[in-house]
Amino acid sequence: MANSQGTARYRQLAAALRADVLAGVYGEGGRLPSEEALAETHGVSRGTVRQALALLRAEGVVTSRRGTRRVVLEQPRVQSFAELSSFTRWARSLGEEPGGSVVASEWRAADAVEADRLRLAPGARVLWVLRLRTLGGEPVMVERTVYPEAVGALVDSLPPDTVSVTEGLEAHGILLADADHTLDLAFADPDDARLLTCPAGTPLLRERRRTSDPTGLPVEWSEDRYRAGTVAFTVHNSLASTALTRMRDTSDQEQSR
Amino acid sequence: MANSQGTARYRQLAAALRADVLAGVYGEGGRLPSEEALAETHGVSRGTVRQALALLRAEGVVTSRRGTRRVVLEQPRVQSFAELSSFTRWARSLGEEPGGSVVASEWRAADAVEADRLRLAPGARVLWVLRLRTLGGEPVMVERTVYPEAVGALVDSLPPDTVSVTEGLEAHGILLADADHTLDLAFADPDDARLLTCPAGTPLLRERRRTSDPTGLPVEWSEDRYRAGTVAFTVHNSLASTALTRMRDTSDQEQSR
DNA sequence: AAGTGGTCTAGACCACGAG
DNA sequence: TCGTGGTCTAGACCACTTC
Repeated sequence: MANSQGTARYRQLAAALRADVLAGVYGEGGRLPSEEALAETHGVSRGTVRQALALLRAEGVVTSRRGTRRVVLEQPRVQSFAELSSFTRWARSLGEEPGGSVVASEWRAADAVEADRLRLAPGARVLWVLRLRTLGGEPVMVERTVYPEAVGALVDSLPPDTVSVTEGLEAHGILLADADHTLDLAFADPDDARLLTCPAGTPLLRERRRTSDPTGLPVEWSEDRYRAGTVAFTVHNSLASTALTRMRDTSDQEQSR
Repeated sequence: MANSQGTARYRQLAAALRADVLAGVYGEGGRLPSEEALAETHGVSRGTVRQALALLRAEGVVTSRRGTRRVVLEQPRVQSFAELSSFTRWARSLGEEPGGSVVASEWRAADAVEADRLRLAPGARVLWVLRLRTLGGEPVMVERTVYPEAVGALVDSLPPDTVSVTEGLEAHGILLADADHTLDLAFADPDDARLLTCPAGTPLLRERRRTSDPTGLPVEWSEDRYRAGTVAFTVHNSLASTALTRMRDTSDQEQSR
């Protein structure tokens, strides 16, 4: 039987189990009931239980090994994809007050890197936006985002004081489904320095991100630069599911922008 | 029917499909055959096909949407967990020549942070090791690793010129299954500066990592500092599987070591 | 309306861990 | 040896996309 509306059974179950784990019902290092038992308790088949547990496994909430009950891992800080893709939602989930303002915005031709990342022809019309992001009033990040023409038109039509662009896009039916992030170091250029109120040349944590919609079509390509000490990125990976990659840096250093 | 020995059918299938995709059989943006068709072609059930496709989905190789065939995403650079957990294997997979040497090593009492990360009592005996890692002879990373007593004993018994500690541990039956990584910025202390031949205070990309065995028992806690421009970390995440987390930096800055 | 992926079930056998 | 998770099957219905 499938679900009638929004949330699948296995997601509900995963949420329930996650809550139990976080509430310490099994204790750190404790053992979950067997799949069989969970199936019985929750009135679903073992297959559905396994789907739920696979989620928790990927999140690093529990282990899994043949022959042994699943063990509770360290309390994880799990964030939803939505919170990851949106600075605003992330900040809110932390209880911080997000702020943001558009510093500059212009239509222009995509350079080689941008065209490649957005899967457009070189020279295609794109909207480039420079934003300053704040947390509790403090400037923490400079964001340079490029949108393909269709998306850019929507972004351009949003009120200039829109805090969450993501939510603005969603309201127009543009959903985000996939993101690739690359993390490394960069140094503050004059714009960064001015906006973040730090000397030029200050080292910053750089996140370059390409986000796509459910079709696989790129929706944005962004380079975000965080002041040191304001954020850290964490990744969980396991034999079962690998999402992190470490790569040799062949960076098209600064000159590309 | 289960498999008789090592590799599950769905993993073989995933590997085959991944190879096809990378070989450009479907073309970027192309569409995969339907699950039904794949099941038929490969002589397995739809369930098995779906397991294989779930792997590729998590890797960011293909999309998936109800109602439409799966679409090939950008060529991904997928790394195995083994390559992520071992500097040596990572380097080899890139065709680079990894090097490494133990600079210092000592048994000592775990400080608060170390005990917490390794899930030990404060003051427990741990082995602390300082290593310099090189790539093609160039120093690229300084690694400070702490091992719980049992693991440390093994590490201590390895020949001092052992290039891959991970492989040494595996030879003794210690397997790695899970890792949590935290990425942010740090600044070179005098040791870093000397080893990496850069001025003290140079910004470095810092990776703090806790690796666990299949039981969930922490095996190592490490702080690695990379010279800027030598590596970048990439993460893929999606609505389906989220592994990346962005968190507020509450760093126990430098003084903890 | 037809095709496709998403969800769910019920049952089977296997491989591994622990007693 | 027994309990547990890992793998696989066969079939069902649903929700969404596309025509």
